[in-house]
Amino acid sequence: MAKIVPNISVDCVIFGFDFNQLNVLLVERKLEDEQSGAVLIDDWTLTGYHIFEDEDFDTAAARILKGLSGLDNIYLEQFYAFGAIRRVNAPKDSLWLQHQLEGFSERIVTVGYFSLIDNTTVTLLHNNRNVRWFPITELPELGFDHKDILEKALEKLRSKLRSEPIGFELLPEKFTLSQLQRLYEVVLGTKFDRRNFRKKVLQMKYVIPLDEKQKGVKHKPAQLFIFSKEVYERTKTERFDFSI
Amino acid sequence: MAKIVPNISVDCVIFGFDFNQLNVLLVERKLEDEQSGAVLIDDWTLTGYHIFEDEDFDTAAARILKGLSGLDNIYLEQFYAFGAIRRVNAPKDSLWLQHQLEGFSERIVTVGYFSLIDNTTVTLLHNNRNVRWFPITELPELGFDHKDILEKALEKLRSKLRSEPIGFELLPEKFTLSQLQRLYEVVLGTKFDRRNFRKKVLQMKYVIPLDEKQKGVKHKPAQLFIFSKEVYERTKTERFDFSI
DNA sequence: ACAAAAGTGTTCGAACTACACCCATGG
DNA sequence: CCATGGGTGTAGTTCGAACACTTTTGT
Repeated sequence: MAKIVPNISVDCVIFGFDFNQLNVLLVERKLEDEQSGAVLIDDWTLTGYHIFEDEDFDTAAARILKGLSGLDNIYLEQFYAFGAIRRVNAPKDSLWLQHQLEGFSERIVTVGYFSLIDNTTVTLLHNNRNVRWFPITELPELGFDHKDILEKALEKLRSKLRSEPIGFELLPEKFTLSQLQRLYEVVLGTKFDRRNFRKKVLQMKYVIPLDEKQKGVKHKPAQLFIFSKEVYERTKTERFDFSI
Repeated sequence: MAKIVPNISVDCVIFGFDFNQLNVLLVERKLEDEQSGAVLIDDWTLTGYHIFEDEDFDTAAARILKGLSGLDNIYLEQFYAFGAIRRVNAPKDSLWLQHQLEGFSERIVTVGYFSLIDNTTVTLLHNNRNVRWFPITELPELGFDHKDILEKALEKLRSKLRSEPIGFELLPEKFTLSQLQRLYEVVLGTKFDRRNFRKKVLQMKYVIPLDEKQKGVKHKPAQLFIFSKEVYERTKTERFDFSI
């Protein structure tokens, strides 16, 4: 196995959607004193790790994501690099790093990636750590500067969601228009009129209706749709907009 | 002086506009054999340098920019981090790095910033290196992976220019609407109808007309305008758009 | 039969497109 | 007086916002 680069890491902000809320995946960071059993640290962090010497950033991010979800080919996008001088030097953070054997360094810079997955179908792999989805409206205490990183990730996600069709990555392959609408509403923090939203989405030729309906719901079953990336790429146009 | 971090640098893509074209600032990278005088390297690079141990990315980028232009408070934005495994290992690149005394490293990751300045008024500082503006349509051969970095910077600049009023950073404080239109046209690679462009811009309350006209032009002098960031921040709205 | 969400159409105002002629200045 | 770019208005169309009732299913 290649050696790690001690002062460079990748952190993944893994977003999931459960048809109701936007969630983020966090791992527990817990440390107890070996003699007394006193709890020295108990908080949560994003999922991240040092890069290896023979690996670039994208590969490292994909490796981290695969280690948690078992999944390949997930939407991943680099969004920002964080290098504040003391970003890992708070007392709890230094303590934690000294207990992790690999490559302690005074200063670690990290490259942030965000990832979008449908969290109704994924199964988390635990690897001895406690791993959980948290709604972004109910976050626990976060270690390092991970609150800053998460906020920046959310900002970039919102901005990208406004201009590119990445929301579909957060839904199962087949979805209903109400699910899509709910997704836009919770991520952007807005409400849309149902008729107008449907009208807008139905104009998009890359959102393709299926001859298939929802099953097992206790109300009128909705039509299912799929997103075609191929049609999107073929038909997209650019637009100039700087808002008033 | 603090020590440099040997495996981390910041590169600045400095864009300038001269009322006609979009330009980028490059420095010459020239190396001759000490005995024979044979030219070993002669190409150009972006302006970049290692970060110091006591400095974060934004500070390093501002330092590099100041070293070239003497200017503070210039628009600077981090746009991407580059960490391909062999990004500085082409023969010419290794040779160059070995001749620079400071901190040679097998792998250097770099954080890219782009900067926007009005290149009709700035004076370049040379510090023994040859420094020049190149139109982005007529680039010379670039060292390292700087062609990739420049392309990514351009992509981000275009995308940001479409949705936020950053174009004004490329113009002098007082500008005409034709200059603004030309700027949008060359950066985005499009043409706009003059009447429609004016109508659109004049609706923006943060583009403020002055009681002042161009001087010394050999045609009807145009009215001058200023951009008010303050008004923009106060009146901006968000919009949801993913294009058809 | 009731609860729950799906599905549907019209009207109004705002914004975008296309397009051609006169004006002020310097040389 | 000529060359150069500045400045202006309208008609047609498209796009977005607001708004309420009927349908289908499971229980």
